[in-house]
Amino acid sequence: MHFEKIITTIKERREALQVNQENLAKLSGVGLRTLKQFESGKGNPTLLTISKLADVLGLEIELNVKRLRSNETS
Amino acid sequence: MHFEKIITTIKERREALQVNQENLAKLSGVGLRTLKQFESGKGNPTLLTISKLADVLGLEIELNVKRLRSNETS
DNA sequence: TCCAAATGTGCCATATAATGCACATTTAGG
DNA sequence: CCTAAATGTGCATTATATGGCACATTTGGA
Repeated sequence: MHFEKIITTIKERREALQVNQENLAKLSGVGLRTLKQFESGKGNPTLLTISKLADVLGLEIELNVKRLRSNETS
Repeated sequence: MHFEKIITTIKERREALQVNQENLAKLSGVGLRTLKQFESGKGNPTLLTISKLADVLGLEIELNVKRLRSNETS
């Protein structure tokens, strides 16, 4: 799976807020095991899981039309 | 579940491209049943499912820091 | 109004996400 | 370098997402 960007965003945001996985798990209602799995790049989280994490971290999920970008690796 | 915005975005994008569910399913590799379930607001899709749909529809998934918005229902 | 195309739903099987627990490994400070 | 805190992983169970099929319902044109 290649969700690096999403994973990184969540991980960095969590660290920026100085919350460890254990607390983020509690605050978001997501299982600790699930969060660990997700942040370590394993697994394929559901939208609900991501949504719970995003809520607590003050992030919002967006789906936007991809614009043309002349220079970017695809 | 309250993923209305995401659902609507995908549905509208699909319609804008004049693709029916059956073809989007084939093009994206997502099961037709899964797509139907998703677009009709049932279920809790995985990131992979959304990702496959987004790819074909020319949409990108983003996770951004929520900004303060003085007037919006939370 | 009528019908074909498109979309939604019930049923079911299979795959896998979510989760807890214990333990391994890594990381950050001292 | 050492160690406690944080993070990652193996294992097992339960819940649920995926997906195929048939059929019901809705929708958009002619």
